[in-house]
Amino acid sequence: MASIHDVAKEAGVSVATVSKVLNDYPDVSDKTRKKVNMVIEQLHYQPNVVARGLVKKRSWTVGVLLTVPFTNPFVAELLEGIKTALENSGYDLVRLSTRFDDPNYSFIKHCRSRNVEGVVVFGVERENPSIDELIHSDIPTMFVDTDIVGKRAGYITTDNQNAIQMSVKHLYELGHHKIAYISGTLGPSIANMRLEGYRQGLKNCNLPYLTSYLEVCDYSFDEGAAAMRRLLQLKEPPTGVVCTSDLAAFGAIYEIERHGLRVPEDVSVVGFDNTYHAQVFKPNLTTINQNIFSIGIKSIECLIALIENPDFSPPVITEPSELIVRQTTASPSVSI
Amino acid sequence: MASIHDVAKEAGVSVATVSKVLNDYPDVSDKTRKKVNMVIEQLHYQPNVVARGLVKKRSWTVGVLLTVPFTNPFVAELLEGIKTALENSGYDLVRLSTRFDDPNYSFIKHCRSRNVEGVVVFGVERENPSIDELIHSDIPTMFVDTDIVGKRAGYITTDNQNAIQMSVKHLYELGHHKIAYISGTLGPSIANMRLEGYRQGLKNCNLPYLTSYLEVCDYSFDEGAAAMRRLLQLKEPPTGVVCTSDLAAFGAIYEIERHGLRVPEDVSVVGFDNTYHAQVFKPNLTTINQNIFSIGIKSIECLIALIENPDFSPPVITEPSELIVRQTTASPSVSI
DNA sequence: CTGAAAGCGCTTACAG
DNA sequence: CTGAAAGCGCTTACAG
Repeated sequence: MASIHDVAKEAGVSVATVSKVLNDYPDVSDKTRKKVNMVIEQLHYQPNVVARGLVKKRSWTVGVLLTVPFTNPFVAELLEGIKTALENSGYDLVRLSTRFDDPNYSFIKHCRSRNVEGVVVFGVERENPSIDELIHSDIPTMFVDTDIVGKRAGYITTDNQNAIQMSVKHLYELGHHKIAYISGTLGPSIANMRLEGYRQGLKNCNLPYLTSYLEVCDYSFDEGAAAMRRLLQLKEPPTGVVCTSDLAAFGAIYEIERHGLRVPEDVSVVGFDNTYHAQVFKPNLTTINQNIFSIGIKSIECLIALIENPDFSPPVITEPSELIVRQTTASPSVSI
Repeated sequence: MASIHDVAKEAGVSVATVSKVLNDYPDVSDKTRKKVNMVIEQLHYQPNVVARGLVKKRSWTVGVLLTVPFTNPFVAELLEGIKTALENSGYDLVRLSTRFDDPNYSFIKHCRSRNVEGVVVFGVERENPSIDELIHSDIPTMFVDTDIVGKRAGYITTDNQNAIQMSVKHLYELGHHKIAYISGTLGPSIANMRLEGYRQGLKNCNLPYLTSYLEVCDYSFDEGAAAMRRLLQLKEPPTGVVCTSDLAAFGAIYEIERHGLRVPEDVSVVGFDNTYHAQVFKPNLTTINQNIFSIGIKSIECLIALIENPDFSPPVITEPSELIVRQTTASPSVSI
C-alpha cells in the first residue's frame, strides 16, 4: 500500500502538503493540488484511517453490545435500522468479540482499547457490571428498551404501556369483557410497563383486574401455547387475549384451534411486534407495530449527536407504536 | 486515558520496558515486571490497539459484506456463527458502512483504509465490481454460497445438489411419482445446483423430468403459494412438492389447504433451510437442514487461517446437509 | 503557498 | 536486564 510519503515523493512535495490536499485545506495552490491528486489517483493511494485516527484521537467507529442472538427478529430489525443510519455517516459498526477466556475481560476496556466512540446496547441485564461502568464513563451510549440514563447515556424504547392499553381498548370496543394477558417474563422494565398498560387498560374500560387472567411466558411459541392452555381451562375462559409477542400469540392461536375453537370467531388474539410472521403466516395477526427500524435509526442519530456534541444531553425517547388490525380479532360470538 | 508514557513515568522505567511486559517478553526482571503491572492496574491502563496496529501493520478486525438484510433468517444465523467463531479469537467484526454519496466509493478501498484483515461476503452478485477487485487483491476473502475463488479467496456452501436429491428420493420412497419442484430465482449458482439436484433426483428414481412440474419463485411465502396454485391447476397435479425455502413451502401448504386438500394426506411438501419457522409453525415442516451456523463458524476459521498463514490455500468447502422428516410428508393417498 | 518538526501511542532492533 | 532511538502513517501549529 502506498503511503502519504510515496505520494509526496512522487509529486515532489512534502507530506504536509499532501495531507492538506487530502483534507481540503484552502492554502494549497491549484497547480499543486492538481498534481497531488493526479499522483493519488495513479498510485491508488488510500489514506489510512487508523493512522489519521491516532493523531485525531478518533476512530469513526461505534460499537454494539448485544446479548440477544442475531436470529432474534427484534435484533435483526434493530441492526437493519442501525446499519441504515450509519450509511454515509462516516462511521463503521463494530461488534466487539468478547474474550471470556480472559478473566479480566471487560467490555468497556475493550471499547477503550479500540477507541470506539460510542455504543448501542440492547438486551443486557441491568445487573451486568459493564452497564455500571458504561453509565459512569464518558463513552456516549444509547440503551435500547432499557430505561437507564448515565453521564453520557440515554435510552430509546417503545411506548409499551400505551401499546398494551390500545390492545385492551380495541378488544373492549369489539365487545370483549373477558380479556386475558399473556405477559413476557416479568422483571425488565418493558415487561413492567406493559403489565401496567394491561391494568390501566382494564381500568379505563371499567373491567376488573383478575390474576387468573394474567399468564407469564418467555415470549416463545411454546410457552405462549402453554399459557393459552391454562387460560382455556378456566371456568370462564377469556374471549380476548393480549400477548406481548407475535410468537406467543401464534402459540396461543395454535392452542385455541387445537381445542376445536376458532380465531377470531371464538377467541380474539392480539400480538406484539408486528414481525415478519404476523404478516405472513395465517391467520394474519392483529398486533402492535413497534417501529424497531426507526428505533435503530434514532439510536444511531442520538449516538452521533452525543459523540459530536459534548453539550448534547443524553436523550430519553419514547417511540410511538400502533395497533395493526388484521384477521385475529373480532366481536365475540355469544356461544362462549 | 492513560498512555504507555504515563505508565512508564509512574513506574520509573522506559516505555520500551512497559511495552515488553505488555507483550510478555522474557527479558524483564521479575521486580520490574511486578512494578509495571502494579502501575498498569492502578492507572487502569489499557493498551491502545489502534496504535499497536499501526506499527504492527495489523488491525485484528475482519469485515463483512452483505447485501441481504439482517432480517433474512440465513443472514441472521450466518452472523450468529461468525460471531461465535470470533469470540476469543482476538478479532472484532466490522460492518463497513457504504458511502453511496461518494461516487468514488469502493468497498475494497474502504477495507484498505480501515486495514481490515479479511472479509466474509454473502449475497453479492457476481457482477458487482467489488467482487472482481476482491478476488484479484491479496485481501483474504471467504464467499458464502457463491462459487468464486481468487488469489486469496475461497468459498463455502451447502451440498445443494445432494440436498434436493435427498428430498426427491424421500418422496419417491414414500410412494410419490408426481413430484414437483418450486425453485428459487434461477441464475445464482446455488439455484442452479439445486435444480440439477432435482433433475438428477428424478433420474435416479427413473421419473421423467416435466417442465410443467417446475415452478420458479423468489423464496417468499406469497410466491410459494402462487407457484403451488399453478401446480394445483394442472391436469395431473403433483402429490409431492420440493421447495427451496421453508417460507415458500409454508406458502405452498397454505395454498393446498385453501384448496380443501390436506398436508400431508393429499400433498406432501418439503422445505429447505430448517429455519425457525419450520420447527415452530404448524404443521412442523419436513425440510432440509442447512448447517448455516456451522458455515458461519467455518467461514471465519478459514478466513483466520488465510490471514495468519500465507501458505494456506483458499479453501472450497461443501457443508453437508440433512433431511429432517417432520409432519408434512407421508405416503400419497390413493384418492388423488 | 510550502515544508520542517513535533507528536498521536505504540513496537522493535540495537547498544550498553 | 534496561532504555534511547527510529519508525508505523498520519495531522497540525508554526516559521518562512
